[in-house]
Amino acid sequence: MEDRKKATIVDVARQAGVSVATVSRVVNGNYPVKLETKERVQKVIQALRYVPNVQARELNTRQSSTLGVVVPGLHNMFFAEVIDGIEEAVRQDGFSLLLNCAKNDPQQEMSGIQALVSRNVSGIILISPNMAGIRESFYAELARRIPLVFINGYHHIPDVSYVTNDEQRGTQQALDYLERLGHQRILFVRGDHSDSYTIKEEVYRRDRERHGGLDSRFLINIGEGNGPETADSAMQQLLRVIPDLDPTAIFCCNDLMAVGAINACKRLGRRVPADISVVGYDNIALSRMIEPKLTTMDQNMFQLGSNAASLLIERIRGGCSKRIVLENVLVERESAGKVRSS
Amino acid sequence: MEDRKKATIVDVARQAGVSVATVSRVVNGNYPVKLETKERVQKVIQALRYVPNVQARELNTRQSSTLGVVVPGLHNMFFAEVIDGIEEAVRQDGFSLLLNCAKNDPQQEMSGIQALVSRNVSGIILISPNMAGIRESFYAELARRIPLVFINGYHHIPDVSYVTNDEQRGTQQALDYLERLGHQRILFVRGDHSDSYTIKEEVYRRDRERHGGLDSRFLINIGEGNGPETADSAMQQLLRVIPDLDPTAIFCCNDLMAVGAINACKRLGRRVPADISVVGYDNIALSRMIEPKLTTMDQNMFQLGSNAASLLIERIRGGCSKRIVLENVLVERESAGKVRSS
DNA sequence: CTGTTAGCGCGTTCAC
DNA sequence: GTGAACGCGCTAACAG
Repeated sequence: MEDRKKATIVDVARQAGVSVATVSRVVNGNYPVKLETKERVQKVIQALRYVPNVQARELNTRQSSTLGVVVPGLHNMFFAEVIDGIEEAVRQDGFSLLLNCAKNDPQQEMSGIQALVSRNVSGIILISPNMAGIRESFYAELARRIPLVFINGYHHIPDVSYVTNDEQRGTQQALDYLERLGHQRILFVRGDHSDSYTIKEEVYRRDRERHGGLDSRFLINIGEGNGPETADSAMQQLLRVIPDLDPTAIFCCNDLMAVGAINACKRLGRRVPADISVVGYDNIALSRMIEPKLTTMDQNMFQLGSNAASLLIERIRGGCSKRIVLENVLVERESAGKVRSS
Repeated sequence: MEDRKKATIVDVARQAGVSVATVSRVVNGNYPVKLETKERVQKVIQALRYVPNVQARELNTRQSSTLGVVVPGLHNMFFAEVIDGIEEAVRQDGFSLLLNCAKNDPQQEMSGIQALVSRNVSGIILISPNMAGIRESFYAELARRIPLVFINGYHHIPDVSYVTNDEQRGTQQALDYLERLGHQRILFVRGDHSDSYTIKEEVYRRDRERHGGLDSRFLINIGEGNGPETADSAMQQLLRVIPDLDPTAIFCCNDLMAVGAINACKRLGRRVPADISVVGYDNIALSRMIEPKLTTMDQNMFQLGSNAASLLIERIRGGCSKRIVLENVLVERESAGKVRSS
């Protein structure tokens, strides 16, 4: 069997002694075919290991069964879990996923999207897009040509669907929790390149204003917030800052930073949570692995992903854009406690 | 500008007053075009936001600029880092990645691959495939029709390229290290569904035979080794086993398990490394985040990924299959030390 | 330099 | 029930 090249529908038709139309019908089962010929065709398909060429099919049905997913990177397990949710929700509908990592580079994000569009994906999910300036119009135009869903995106753009967490409320909830525990000197740790951080900072600022004013030295930016070195750079920064500011609690915009915070405390000989409380955000698997187990806001990433997938598919099927807002819940574990009695 | 639908090459040609061939030429820049007409065409392309349809292009060039990647899942950062390596290496060649998570389900792995093939990927990278029985022939046939690269795959199949780590030597190195530290009662922790585990177990068994015989109770299988609950299930198992067996060291087949092992020790009130040493395998970012920092064998996942990508592209360009074996190096950190003086 | 034409592999009318 | 013919969007000869 010298079948180096892939068999086409023509090969099958010839070998089965029928027309390509008939083969097409048995493959797609959308028109009646006499049982006998159907079986004959199927036999040939088996023998030739014929697999329909999806590209060709979709070229003339003007459809596409692949979806695009754009993430900043895979180093934060947050994204892995979201993608899991997307995959699961999308598998039954026969879609495949074209993945693109933007590495927090707006340029790469845009060229990555171009690549997806040119590959004719029928929709795109953008996770934690980092948008600024010119790019807003880029997305506005994109949205008019192809279904778009943003996960945790905060610039309103017509025609795009959103799945977001109520990160304002979530952040406030975490802050309230800390305050109920008696904390006042609360450090705020964020990173670059994501609107989520800015949203949270807003809440923090307002909260501080209400509680005796904001000390901007308590605002810490550690740079890249989703990389392999995020925990480490958070630790480094905090190592410098904690002795000066002497906070009793640290709120971190994601769990990676929180891990760094915990490690910084350990290094400085401060016990968590006896001396300092640490609260994270996301609830990635990692937060259950470290010691002490991290108290954090659960973003339910799987839901984030599967909801985004549903929204996208709905949009592809002609529905209109929507917005889904998920609530975050506090997961009390071991890293936060009552303020130390100084 | 009522351009609901995507513009095609014909639209551009008409609007620019040239033939489709000319448009094609300026897009691909593979034939000379008079500067003036080139500029006119480019203007129209801009105005119409024309993006070439890659599907159509590849249909008649009989090429494809997408690659398939199959992973067991994304929950172990190991895979994230490998994918990173692939992406980086492949970006400059203009390839996109179709991602497929098999969840350790052989059925899903195979159907996922079918989806990739039908989408006409020009090659597939399989990471840590778990192969058994019938499936070997499945891959053998697949390999004859499409370039295939296995990362950490250990069944030899003609025509497929391999990038592997020398996990035998790596495991032996880790064991030697432990033994040099005086350890004899070494627990071996593995999981299901990966040949890597079995390779390592082999080495462990032989090593034990050489050192006074194997006690099979020291062989621990914790089930799923790459899931979100892997660290936890490792901990649970070890919680039961450590008190009985009283090991002085634990060798874990990956870092997730090692984290579980460390946590089990902590819970049992055994200090790491004073009472028990723990060594992992992989060197994922997580291993630097936990306390004590994990001593582990570095697999250099990025290299794994970028080498696989190179091999695949080489194969696509008509080269023949190869095998690359990377060496693993021990990263001494804080989780292993001299055996306790009992 | 540029236009015309013939497919790429497939689904889909429209006849028979 | 089945086949012939057209077209999806594009590239690759082949003419001019």
